Parts: sequence; C-alpha cells; structure tokens
Amino acid sequence: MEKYNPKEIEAKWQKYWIEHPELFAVNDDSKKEKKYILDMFPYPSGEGLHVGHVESYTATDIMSRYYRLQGKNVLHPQGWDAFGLPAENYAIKTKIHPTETTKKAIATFKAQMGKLGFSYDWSREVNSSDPEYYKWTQWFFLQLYKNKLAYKAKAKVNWCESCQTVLANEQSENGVCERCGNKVIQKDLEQWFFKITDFIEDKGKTQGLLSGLEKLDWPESTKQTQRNWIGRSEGTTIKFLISNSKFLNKSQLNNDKNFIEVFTTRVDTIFGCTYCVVAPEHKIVQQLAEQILNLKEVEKYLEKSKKKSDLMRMEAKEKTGVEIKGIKVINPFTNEEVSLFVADYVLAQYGTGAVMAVPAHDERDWEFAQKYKLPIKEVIEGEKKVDKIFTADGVLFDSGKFTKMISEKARAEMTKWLTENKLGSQKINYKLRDWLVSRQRYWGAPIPIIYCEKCAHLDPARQGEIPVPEEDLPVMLPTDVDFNPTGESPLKKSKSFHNVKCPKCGGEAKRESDTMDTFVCSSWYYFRYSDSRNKKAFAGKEQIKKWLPVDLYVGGAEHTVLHLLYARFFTKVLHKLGHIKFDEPFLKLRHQGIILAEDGNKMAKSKGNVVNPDEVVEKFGADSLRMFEMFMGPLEDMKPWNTKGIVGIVRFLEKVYKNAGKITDKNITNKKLESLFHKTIKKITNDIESLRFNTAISQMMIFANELDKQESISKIQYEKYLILLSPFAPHIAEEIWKKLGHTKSIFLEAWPKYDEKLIQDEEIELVIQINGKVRDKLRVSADITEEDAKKLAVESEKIKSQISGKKIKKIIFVKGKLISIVI
RNA sequence: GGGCGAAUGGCGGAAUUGGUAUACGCGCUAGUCUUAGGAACUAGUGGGUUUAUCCCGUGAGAGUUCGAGUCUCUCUUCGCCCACCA
Repeated sequence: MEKYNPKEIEAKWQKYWIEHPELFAVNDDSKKEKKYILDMFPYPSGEGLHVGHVESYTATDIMSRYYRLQGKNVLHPQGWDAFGLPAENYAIKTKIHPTETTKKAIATFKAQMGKLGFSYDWSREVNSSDPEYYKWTQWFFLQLYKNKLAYKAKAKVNWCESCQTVLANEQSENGVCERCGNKVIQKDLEQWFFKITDFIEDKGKTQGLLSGLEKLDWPESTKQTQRNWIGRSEGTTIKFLISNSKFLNKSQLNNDKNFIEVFTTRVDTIFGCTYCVVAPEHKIVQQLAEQILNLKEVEKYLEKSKKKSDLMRMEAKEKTGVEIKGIKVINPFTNEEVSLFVADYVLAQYGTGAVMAVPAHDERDWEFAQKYKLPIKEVIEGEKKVDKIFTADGVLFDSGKFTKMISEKARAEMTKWLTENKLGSQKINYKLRDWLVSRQRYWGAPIPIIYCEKCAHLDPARQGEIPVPEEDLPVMLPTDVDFNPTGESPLKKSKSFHNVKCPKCGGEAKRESDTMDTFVCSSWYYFRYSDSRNKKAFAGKEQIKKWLPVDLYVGGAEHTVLHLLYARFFTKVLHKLGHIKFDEPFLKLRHQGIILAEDGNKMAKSKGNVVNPDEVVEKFGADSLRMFEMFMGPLEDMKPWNTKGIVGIVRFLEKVYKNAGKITDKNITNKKLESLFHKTIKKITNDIESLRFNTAISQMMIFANELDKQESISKIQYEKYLILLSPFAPHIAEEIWKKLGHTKSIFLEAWPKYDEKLIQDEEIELVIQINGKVRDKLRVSADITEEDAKKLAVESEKIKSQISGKKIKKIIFVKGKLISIVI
C-alpha cells in the first residue's frame, strides 16, 4: 500500500460528497428518529474561519455523522449571520457594498468548511441578509408589534459616538462599546424595544425565562449567568415622607411630591438608616427645586454627572455626592429626620432610583458615610463581625418592637407593617430591561413600520405608526444609499426608501429608517432550517413539529447572555401566541472552549500568534486537524495550541492506513484482541454520546497500537474499526473503505455494536494491598471466589514476609479487583 | 464585591460507583537502520535513595476510611464571566 497522502485523498472525497448530497441531506418524511444538531451560525467575516470555528464545527460534525451511522434522521444545517457592523464599516472604508463583501466572505467560509469535510445539508442554507430571510425577521417584528410586545419609547440609551449608533444594554460593557471599544455616552432618543421583561416569569402555560432554565441540559455556569443577568431580587419599597409634610395623612401619600420611595432588600436594617440617597436623574430635584437651599451646588453636581459616561462613573474610585439642603426625609419606623443626598453611585434605572443608606451594614453606604462624615448606627449583630462592618443577616437590636428578631423574620414583619400602613410594599426587581432593537445603521433588516401623520388620530398611543401589511414584506433594503454614518440611519437619505404611500389612507407617509439589531435575525434562524425555502411562512407547522426543538446546540460561551436569552424569548413568544408546542429552543447546549495561541495568550492579529486552519490543512490534512483539535482536551476547556502535537495524530492516521495492508479474509481468533475491540466500541460510543472526544481518540490509538503488533488483521474487525474512526476522520475512512473493495460510502454503514460478554476478561490482575498500599499483584481467574482469593493472597511470598509475626485484623475483598489486608 | 470553575510529570491531558495515580499524545534519553534527518522503528522516561519484598508523590493543611486525585472542612493560587443592581 502506498503512503498516506491526505491531500490527494481529501480532495477526492470532498468532491465525491458534493456529488452525493443525499448522504447528508435529510428526508422530512423519514420514520427514523430525528436529531437536530446545530452550530451557532457564524458571522461571515473577511478573516475567514479560525481554529475556534473548526473546534465546534468538528464536534457537531462528529455528532451528526455518528447519529446517522446510528440510524437517526439527522438535520445538520449551516448558514450565515450576515448582517452587522463590520461589513458596513468595511464598506465605509472601501466603498464596496456590504452585499459584495458578504457574498465573498460566505464563499470563502463555505470553501473552507468543504475543505474540512463538514457534512452540512447545504440545501437548507440560510443567509440573514437575504430578503427571503429578512422578510420573516420583519414578520416577527410585526407579530411582536401586534401583540404589544414591540413598542417605541423615549429612553436614555447607550450611544456609541464612534459607531454612531444606539447599542443594546448588553452591547455596552463597562461603558465601552462592545464592537469598537470606544466609550459609550447616554442620549435621550426614541427607540424601539421588545418587551422581553414580560417573559421573565411564567406567562400562562409558557414557562418564563427564569423557571424555564430548570429543565434545560445546559452548562450550569451558563444557566447561572442568565439568572444573574435577569437579576431577580426580592425586596421592599418604602416611602420616606419629606419632612415639611411630616404630619401624615392619606392625601399626602397620593402626591409623590411628598415622599421619596426607596427600594431595599434589607428592610431589617432600617433602624440603622442615617440618610437617603437619590440618583442624579431623580425627579425630586426638579419637583422641590424651590425648597432646596443649595440649589446651585446641587445643579452643578447634576450637570457634572450627566456629562460623565458610564465608564467614568464606574472608574471613579471614590463615591461623590452632594447633600440636598433644605429637604429632610422621615424614616417611617423611627419618625426620625434624616438628610438626603444626591449621588451618582445610585442608579436611576434600577429600583426606584433612590435608596436608604445604612452605613453600618452596607459597604457602599459605609464608604460614602466615611467620606462625608455621616452618622453610623449599628442595629444588627451576628456571630462573626468581619472587618469593619457587618453586612450579613443577624439579630436585630435597637429596632423598636422588632428587636431580637432575626433578619429574615424582621424583613417579613416590617414589610407587613409597611403594607398595613400604606407606607410600602413587597417588591420584586429585575436587572433585565427591555431589549432595545433599533439601530441607526444600514446593514440590517429594516423595521417594517410606516409613519402617517393623517392616520395619527386612529390610535393616539401609537402616534401614526402603521405596520407594513404582511403581504408587502419584505421591506427591501435600498441600494441607493451613502452609508457614511451621520447619526441618522443612512436609509433616511434614500428617497426611494424613505418616502412611501401610507398603506391605510394612501397619503404621503414616511418609512421608519432604523434597522434591527442583528440579534433579532439570530433569534429565530433555527426555525428556518426546518423549512428554509418556505415562501408562505417562516417555517411550516409540520416541519417545525418534525425537527424542533434543537437536540444539540454548540457554540461559544460569549453568547451566554445575548443570543441565548433573545432566542429563548422568541421561542416563548411563539409558544404564547400558539404557533408552537414547546417553549425552549435548545434542549442541550455545550460551549467549545477557547483555543489559545501557542504562547498561552489569546490569539490576536495584533500579536501575530493566530493559527490559520488553512495552513494546517495544507500541511497535515483536514482529518489530522479535526482529530487534533478534538484530542487537545475536553471540548469545553480553554486549551493552548501546540503545532508539534499534530504529528501524533498524523502518525496515528498513517498507522491506521498502513495496517490496512495486513488485512486478511481468514478467520483469526484472538480473544484478547477481540475483547479489547469490544471495549473500544463501548468506550468510543459512550464518549461520543457525552462529547468526550479526547478520550474516544485515545482509545482509538490504544486499539491501533495493538493492531500494529499483529501479523495479520481480521477484515471484519478492521472494517468496524474504520466505522468508529469515520466521524472523526471521514476522508481517510472513505478512502480505506473503498480500497477494501466497497463501492458505496462508509457513511451508509451501521455503527458497530459491542458484546458485553466479550468485554469481560477471563483473567484479571488481582491487586493485594496491606493497609491500603499495593504489595503484590497476582494473575487469577476473573471469577475467583472470595475464599480462594484470600488464600492466594496470604500465601504470596511478598505478602508472607510483610505480615509475618503480625496479626491480621481483617481482609477486604473487592470482586474482580483487589484484596486488602489490614494489620 | 458577586457568580462559576480549576490546580495531577518537562507540556496537553487520563483515571464509571472511593480500589493498581500519571492512560493516550507531545517532548526528552539511548539504541537500530540510513549518504543524511526535525523520517521510521525499538527500549526507556514522576521524584528520591541504600537500585528493591524501599520511601515519597495529584496546590497547602486537617478529617472520614482498610484504602482518598476522587468525599468533608479550612486555606492558598489561578482562570473566566458579571459588577456601585441597594
């Protein structure tokens, strides 16, 4: 047999697979059990595939090929998350239209995927920038709009001055734009939102974003991150009366000028409240301006903090604030007057935008009180007072009738008291806010809304918003635009796009010129694959029922919050509206770990340490790259690249290839090898099922090493071994398969079965321990009785000398494993 | 500050229910073959020493157990994500 030549072999089989798409395409009518194996569809960047893509796509490719061999009907599609800022930014620089660059990038990606031997069903390919696709993205927007789940509101939003666009809350990280790294400022703008907060808790039969997590087979850390992001916290709202309205009567509580409302999770500490703080945006400053003695100072502080970006606010090491002189507030429990501050460490967007400060039991308040020399009053004591202050739950003191209660009980009792006196109530707060979906950029799906002044009277709440009729979809992206960012959508300057007839009255109207966040496109694409050429619906009911939900979803952990939360939200909306029968899209989720550069750092173009998969394929072959990435370590682990390590895989494949030359049709009986082979089938099968590809490969190597020692190899056994190898290294498997005289693809074969009986060894190595330490090993029959084993053990020369003169306290026997003598 | 996870040879990593620690691969050492090798093959490869019926070894310390990488407690270090969320 000639030498293993991956280049030649791989090109040949890749061509064969393209000519035989039926191998990987699925049949909707098949009675076989379905498996939907999905990759997160990539953004087709100009950079091409990187080794991280190869890692997760190889994992799903192995799973898909494995399940097909197991006789399952496998849907394994791929597509393109094609809208987005990079293509547009590139267009601004080069004047090349994003359609062109995207088309080119997709061609590159697809060619690279072909060269890696991925078995996608390309007949279902989707492209989110294709009008046939974004027509349905727009349709989803209309569904949300019609069900009052999409709304327009003026809001303080994150604005990136460099990208000249609004960002979602999740796209502004630490006050810096996720895309370009420039600072994000706050702007008041009219924006479109999706009401994702409606779905946090269960909604009728639709499980909420919180409780729905319970039933999912997802990494625990991912679920926890989602919970943290939603940020549910149970607490209490409390009204602090403003002191010149001190004498309580009911009418005063109806006027919000007479009190400030705070939110706290620690009402039990309220007897230690020594002041209150409002956020700079809090309305109280405007409402009571005439009563404020140091109005100028306060206003100056508000101005200053308004100019601060979120980043600057967070970077500030010291808390700042100003006392609002002339206004005091009253602690409803003690009836004591406390002073009021405005400080930007209090966030306007969370809770009520005002807090009660308990410096003795809250670190932030303590810090602030230290700086401004404010009183500190302790009211909780616990077993361990850590450092300077006690922030845990404990027992109350100096707290009126609540003294001696434990924190938990005190919270319940105090909240009850507040409720009865109409001074507060129990309240659940969430960090999650509605999803801001409008973008003032070109390369996205246009929002299908038209504004008609004449029709504005029809629904005053909606200010002349007329949804584009479904039959008029898609609202096409115009091509006559200049996409240099100006702070307004480039679509606004396209006359053909912007001016339009009102679908209601036929009069002059204007189109919404914003586009949608690309995360909207990716929130539903997994439905489209089930029926990607459907012209009448985003996917047919039957096809959805047939294929969804997704059985295995693999992708990067960076999408833990954004994409995964939004996709769940969309699925829940469809469930609520009765379109589908399930309310979670991805039953099982796994993340691939990041592949670091050889130097242990993250791969980065700027560092010049990026590994290009094309070069690796060129040098070693796709099978070797695939297997090497799977062999490096557990799929989800972060692991450094090591180019030298690939030769281990190359040697292994060469060995497998070479050993095909030793095949004989003759019946060979080698019990030990047969036993090892059945162990190998079992281990590989179990490891694939649980995505432990590294140990599956090591088992293949163990068996290959054993084959290598044989004079001749049984054809039947070797063929089965090839099938075990084929999901990992499909090209070499097909090649050898053909060389063995087969005319059909190896991927039409059945996955080998193992025989548990053959796995059992006839002889075992019985370990003999004395006080837990291994002292001897004896070869014995596997079914040796306890009695015989004990006898053999004490008769062993090595053991005899160790135990001579000592008394044996007891002897422990573990069947098939060991004898442990205790002296 | 919060959440999650990790720590095993020179390196990446193995180790079903507690039961032979370091599988598999890289690297390294020696040898064989070769005109040559960053090829192939063979043997070896945790540390120590008194070189063998030996001792020590899975971040540190304690505990449970006949027996702990694995279970419990305390601590240290590192990584990732989130972070002034009251």
